[in-house]
Amino acid sequence: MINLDTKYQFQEVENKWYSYWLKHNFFSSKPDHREPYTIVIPPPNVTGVLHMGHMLNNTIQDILIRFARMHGKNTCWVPGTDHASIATEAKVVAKLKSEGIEKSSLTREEFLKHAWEWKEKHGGIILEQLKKLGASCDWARTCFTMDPAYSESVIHVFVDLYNKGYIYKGTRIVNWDPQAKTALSDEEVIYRQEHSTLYFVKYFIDGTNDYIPVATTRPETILGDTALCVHPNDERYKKYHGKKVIIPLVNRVVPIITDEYVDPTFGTGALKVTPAHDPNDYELGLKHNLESIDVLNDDGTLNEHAQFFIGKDRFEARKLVAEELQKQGLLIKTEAYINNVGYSERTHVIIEPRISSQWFLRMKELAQPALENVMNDNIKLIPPKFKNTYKHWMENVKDWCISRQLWWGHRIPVWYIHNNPQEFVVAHNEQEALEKAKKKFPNITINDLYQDEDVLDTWFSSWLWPIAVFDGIRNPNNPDIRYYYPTNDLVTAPEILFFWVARMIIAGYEYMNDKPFRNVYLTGIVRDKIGRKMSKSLGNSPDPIDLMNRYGADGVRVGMLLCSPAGNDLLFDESLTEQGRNFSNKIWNAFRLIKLWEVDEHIEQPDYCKHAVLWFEQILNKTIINVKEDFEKYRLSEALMEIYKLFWDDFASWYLEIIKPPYGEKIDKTTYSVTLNYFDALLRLLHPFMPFITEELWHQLSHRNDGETIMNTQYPHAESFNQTLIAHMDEAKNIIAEIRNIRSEKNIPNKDFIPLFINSSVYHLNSLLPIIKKLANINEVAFSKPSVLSVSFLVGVVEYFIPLEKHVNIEEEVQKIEKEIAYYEGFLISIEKKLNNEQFISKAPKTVVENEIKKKNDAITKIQALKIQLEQLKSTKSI
RNA sequence: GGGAGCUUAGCUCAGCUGGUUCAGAGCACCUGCCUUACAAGCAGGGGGUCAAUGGUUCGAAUCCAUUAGCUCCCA
Repeated sequence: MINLDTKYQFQEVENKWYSYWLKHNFFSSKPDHREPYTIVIPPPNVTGVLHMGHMLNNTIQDILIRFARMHGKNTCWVPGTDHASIATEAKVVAKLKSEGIEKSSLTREEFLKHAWEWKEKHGGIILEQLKKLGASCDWARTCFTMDPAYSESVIHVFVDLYNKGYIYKGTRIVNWDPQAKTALSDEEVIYRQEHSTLYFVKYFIDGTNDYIPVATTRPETILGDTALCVHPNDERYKKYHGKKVIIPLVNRVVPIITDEYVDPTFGTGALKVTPAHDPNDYELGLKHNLESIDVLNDDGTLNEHAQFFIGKDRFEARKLVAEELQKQGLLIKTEAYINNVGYSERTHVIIEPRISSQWFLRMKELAQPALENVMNDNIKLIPPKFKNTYKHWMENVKDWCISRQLWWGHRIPVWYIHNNPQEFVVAHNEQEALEKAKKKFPNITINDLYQDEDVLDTWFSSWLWPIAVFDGIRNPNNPDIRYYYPTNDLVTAPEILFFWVARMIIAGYEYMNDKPFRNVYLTGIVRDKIGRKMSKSLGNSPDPIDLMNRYGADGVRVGMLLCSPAGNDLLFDESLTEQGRNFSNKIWNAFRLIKLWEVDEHIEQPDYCKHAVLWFEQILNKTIINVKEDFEKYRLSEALMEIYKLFWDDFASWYLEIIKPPYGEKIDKTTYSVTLNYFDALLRLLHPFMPFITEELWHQLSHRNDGETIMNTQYPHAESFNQTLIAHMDEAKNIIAEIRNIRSEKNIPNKDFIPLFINSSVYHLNSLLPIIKKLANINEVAFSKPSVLSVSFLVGVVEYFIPLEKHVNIEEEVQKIEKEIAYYEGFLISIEKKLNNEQFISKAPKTVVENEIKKKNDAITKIQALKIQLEQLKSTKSI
């Protein structure tokens, strides 16, 4: 028996249908004759848990997939996870530490064993959570970036790009994370404005008592200074050109160099040069052949090159150096200063620019097709405003540092020979490495080879995602990759446009000679009610699972979407999911109403039903057409809002109220069956947004066989609609609202019948009168003016009267009408002004002018009618 | 410092090619209703100098310029 509780109980419903969908393999996809529609999921971190960003992102993907499925496409949504080397390794290190185990006490193999155990235990929780959301992924295709096949693809790409000459080993200044002890890419550094101190320090000219003042925010790096630099045209320092200065504390004698790079207006106009600890100084060092002295260890403490404060942390050393400068009288003054400080995205410690030996990928040439094909819209970014940013980035692309000093990840396939960093081979595996090495050193054995310790940047594997999930790197001609590639839509956050999206495009053109996807839908960032980014540390992020438990997955999906225009951030508030839940409840109760009606086959269809049915068909078709357009433009929130209003306002508040049989009576068969069809269409329209409740009610609506599902039905389609019918119904709605308003003002109970007078000889809304009569509770309609005192109103150019002798307050009515006359007269004046303007008549298009004339005539008609009414009221009064 | 974008009702946002879809939607708010689907509801209602100024035009929320405020990206 059907559960007809007045509240929709989503809990059992949602679990029941997800199992049903899985049992019948509705999500699985194999290449066939149909057109494919493919999305690859942006793989979340393997150890991650679901947050609101994922909720938004995956709701959108599921909507797109379900919409495509209902359009007969062979839909394939590939799920998976990313190994996320830094994030995961940091978590494993922290977990081991809590057990008293230091990473440094473990061998690489031991550590990786722990890491894999962690992955097996915590990995993929997030995918399970996505099921609760209703995500219709093809789970059999679940992919992990460190699966054996995937890893092979990554290594293959490294070897291939090396052989093509794109990968090289270089010594560069890189962003060093002293906690994770690894290099980071520029994109993994977050800059924040901070208050800091600018120290003014004396640098004495060698052999004199003269000094040049130098301003620095990092006095501890003084210990690694190897030059002083001034602008060549700076008059203050011209006399020192060619001389040498003595570095404070360490007393090293270094040259004074000149370079236009120096900004004479900043600080004192003199720049201390520390090539080992500042990217700009590094460039200067290369240019001027300066020595480079690295004074830091990899954990951010000072090393023996610093000479002082060896072993002290960099920030402590800063204080100590400043104190020592003060003591020696070398510190002139300090000033407060605001500068940008780089932080590690993962460990949140301050980044240290550091010289190190890393692997790089040359980007300029590879990026070319990726730039072109976005600029010419071969790949569309949605919204297109991101094209500018994309262009700027791709035109200034720098070589990509792809090595990371970590263990969790794809180990770099480089084998050094006899521990010589200059002598190495690049190979797919150890065996091949040995063969290659033997060509150089015939007597070599496996023990003479030593594999590079580093792993590859995580993005160096995820940039292959749309290809590698279909095994297209290793088997470029396999049926899957040929069928599913290029994929259709990618849904992701704008913050990883360069990290990930741009690089996938690059890899796509390099390895498939084609784009990886046609459209990139960039979602906004989910923020809280007052605009702060949701984060664990702020504690302002609701737990999605908890939300779904309280409001239902459908409710949360609706809530997320109601406020998420593409590319704009959305300010999430729990009240939105409440709105989503309330909508579920509305749908449920509308269903209950219909289901509780009893049909009498002998009743003829009443007139009000006939016209309601006709009208609803128009508004339904109109919405279907609008929704289609919205989807084409990826305006999913608007599509949902269209359907929401169609269901709540047009269907529930108007249509059902019109056709609802009077108390105790039954409904005619024709209206009932049409209504069931309408409800069915509404469910199908809603299904991509609210998969669970629509599946449930679709099954309750009529008998379905096992294996049937709403997700495999056709999405409603419409070609046209009758706008006049809709406009007429809008007019009828206004009339009904006016009458209801009069009832409430005059305290006339809804159940009391009243008559309606219409001052019109050829009335255009005759067919809608049965509806007006029913909803406004009118007992008779007369086409004339009433002879007794009445309240009147205008809809369009037609006057309506409700005779209400004792209820009418003449004074009030006179005032109301005078106000209306004044309004229309003002309106008339402005139109006449326009029409008397010759420029307007001659320059504006004909249709616009005609329209103005019509407006003018309508206004005159209305004013005349109102004036007559006014006269009559006044004469009544004088009697 | 360089670049991009935004500013419309209390909040979140639509508003496409300048003109009847032009000042809109949802939520929130106010008033009255526990009316026989739904109070997670029903009926009705109020609310905006379209950031400011100037320009183009017969006509500007819409196009141009300047200013202010906010956001993001890059250095």
